[in-house]
Amino acid sequence: MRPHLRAVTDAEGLRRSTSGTEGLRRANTGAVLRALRELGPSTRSELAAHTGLAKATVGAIVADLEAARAVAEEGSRPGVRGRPGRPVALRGDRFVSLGLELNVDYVSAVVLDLAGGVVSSTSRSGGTSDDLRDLARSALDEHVGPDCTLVGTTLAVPGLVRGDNRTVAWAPNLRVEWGELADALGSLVPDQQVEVSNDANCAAYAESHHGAARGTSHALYVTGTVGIGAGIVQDGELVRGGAGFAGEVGHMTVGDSSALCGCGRRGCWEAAIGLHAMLAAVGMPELDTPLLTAESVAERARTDADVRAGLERVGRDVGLGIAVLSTVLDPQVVVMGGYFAPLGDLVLDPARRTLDERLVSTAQVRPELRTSTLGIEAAALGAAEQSFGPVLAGEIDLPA
Amino acid sequence: MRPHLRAVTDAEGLRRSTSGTEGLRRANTGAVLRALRELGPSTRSELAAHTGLAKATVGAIVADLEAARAVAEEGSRPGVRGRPGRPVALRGDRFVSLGLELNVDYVSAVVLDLAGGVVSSTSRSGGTSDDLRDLARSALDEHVGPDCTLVGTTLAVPGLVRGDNRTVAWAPNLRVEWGELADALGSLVPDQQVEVSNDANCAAYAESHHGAARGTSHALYVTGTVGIGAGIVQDGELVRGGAGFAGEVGHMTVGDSSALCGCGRRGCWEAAIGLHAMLAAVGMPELDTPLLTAESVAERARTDADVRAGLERVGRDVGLGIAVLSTVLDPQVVVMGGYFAPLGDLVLDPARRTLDERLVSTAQVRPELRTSTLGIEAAALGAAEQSFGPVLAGEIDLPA
DNA sequence: TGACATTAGTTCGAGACTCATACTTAATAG
DNA sequence: CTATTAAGTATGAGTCTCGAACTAATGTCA
Repeated sequence: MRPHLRAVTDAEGLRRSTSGTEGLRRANTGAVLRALRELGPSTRSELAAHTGLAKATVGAIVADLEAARAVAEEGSRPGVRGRPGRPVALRGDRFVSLGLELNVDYVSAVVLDLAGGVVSSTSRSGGTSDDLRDLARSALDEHVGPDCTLVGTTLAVPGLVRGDNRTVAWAPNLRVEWGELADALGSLVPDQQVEVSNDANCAAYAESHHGAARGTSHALYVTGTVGIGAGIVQDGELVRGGAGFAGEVGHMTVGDSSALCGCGRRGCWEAAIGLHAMLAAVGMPELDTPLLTAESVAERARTDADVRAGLERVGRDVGLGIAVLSTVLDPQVVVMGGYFAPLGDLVLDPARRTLDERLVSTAQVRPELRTSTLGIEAAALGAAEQSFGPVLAGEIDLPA
Repeated sequence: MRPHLRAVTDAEGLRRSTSGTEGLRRANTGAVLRALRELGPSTRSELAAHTGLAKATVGAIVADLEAARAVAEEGSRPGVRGRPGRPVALRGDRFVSLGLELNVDYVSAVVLDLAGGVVSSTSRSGGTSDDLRDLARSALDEHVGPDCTLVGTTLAVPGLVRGDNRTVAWAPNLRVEWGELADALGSLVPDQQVEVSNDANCAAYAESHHGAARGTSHALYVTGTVGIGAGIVQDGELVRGGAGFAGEVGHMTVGDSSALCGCGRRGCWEAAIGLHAMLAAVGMPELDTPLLTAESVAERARTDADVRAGLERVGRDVGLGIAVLSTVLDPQVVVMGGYFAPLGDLVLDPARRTLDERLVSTAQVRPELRTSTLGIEAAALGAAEQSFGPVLAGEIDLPA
């Protein structure tokens, strides 16, 4: 009865030894890769200064990376006094990762390169294993050439994913035969494990690396569709919780609303700010997708004061929940995704006011509320980024 | 106007380089120390098996530790076939750390040794810099011999501590002249930095290393006195938040209670389950300290059904808040400290029932609710443990 | 125009470390 | 008393980082 998703081959050939000198080189290589991502094209001297490594060490590491064709030299930057540096840049055509999302009524695939560039980002409606496999297959076929190595694949799903990053504990909205899915993914990337991750966590990761929370180390991502989910980034890392279930904020009790939730309880945040609650507040019908629905609401709000008042009410409840989360987690930035993105300040302004009222002390700064700009492929993008995580952290080598 | 607490000398002579081979040795030494803490006295072979290091490497590291007198050999354990192993154990008389707590009406000091043993644990009433310095001075004088090195000192305070672990942003309950305090601590441990940390964070750290959450990696600690505070441990590390203010749960909005909080707002968790709210619920007066008060309430509850009913009401609100926190953070264990400890199941049983009602899904397991057993010195103990953190993590060397 | 200053990057040797292998040591089993 | 078993130690190879010396490439200024 437990859904179990695992790619066929359990090669696990990647050495993860951290104790020897090769682990040291791996860690330092990770530092160089991170520096290149952060700084962009840089000379060896700049890398040495930024990482704290000796120039000779950086030279050796860059030479290795160049041999692996992970980086390439760019034209020099003259102008200043002294010998001009020869910047090296991460190459986008040699290593990529694949991020997938399987949701209720759509599937997404993102191909991300080592430099952090989005090679391809596609979605289509549908929610079966076959839909996912087809989309992924064509993404790989079109954008992963013969000299391009797939570093890893991560799948985002709306549900509770266990701490092993492999198996799904609970995904009530997905009607998927897990064995079938495992087969589909196994045939897609033979000889590789597919990691699984929660969709909100993936989106949070994407926002903190590529989106509205870029550059901050502590971010909170809240997504709103029919349900409400959150992803927590602390110190650049996802907070997953003891069993991998952290961030399931939809059913936390917030405010004095006694609205009945789909889960049968009362007072859930979702019952106050979920898509259906929002639509009830503005008196409008649901359209094809949450995003389309929200866009039509935003459109109507321009002329209809009643709609604005309804969004104001929703916004206050949004602020109430974010106040609770901010008090607990102290994020620097809160990114609002899902249907909140099209509504923007219509919801966020009242939320900000509520937040100001509810924050603890004069010393605490209100976190910045921003809307997501990554669109529907946010989760798949974050999933792809997660596959690069261990490489950039210096925990595993780039594949041969 | 900003309270600023900093020990005088900024030696910072500790090398933290992680890139070279000596950083490697430091990391591996940390692994051996952690293994010794976890396993207790162990032979070199056992340490090699547990850490994954080669026997020769462990031999070299143990020899170094022995030379530094951080470990000592114990009598051999005969009985099995083959050459008997010679277990080494962490010594308790060579390296210690000092944990301090400065609270509104008491100060505490804990001396902790490298093996994790509590050398000394004392408290006294009072809340001035002088009280703290005197207590700390006598703890050091009595328990830190001439051949014993103080690895570090950490101070726990009830307030918001900035992310630098040095300065206090907001501590409304403390009436302390920060310059005076810095002077007092500077004279106490010249040539050393004193780290500062939030008291609930410290207590959470203590619970996860020595107390009711020992052995788990994801714990939540909630303390109740007049105010309510929390400390969050994820993956063995404290969650501090973007500015260092995570865990300030007292003023999160929970439940439908419209009780007025001391902060001027309504619906704060503290207004529902803080000491004063609890006393109002049971109709009893406040005694000298929260703990004494709670003990007298527990005593009365044995015979008085009205008191039990009042605690039941409080317990439900406790459960409501913990449900919110568990939904967000997914801890394995929730430890209840402060006035909750003496009341135990009188409060926790209704809390558990509420928790069962409010948890998200069938897949999610209810976290275990336990009472703290560490007593009033919990925060000071956790503070002391934090000073050992970087050593056990292999980030810094033991002092010479 | 040419010596000089300046900065980038490489070479090289020293030093530190881990590791596998072979060896020594110390116990039990029969 | 010998064989067996397991713990711990020496040894040498291999990898890595680092600082210093060195080479390289450019602008500056007399």
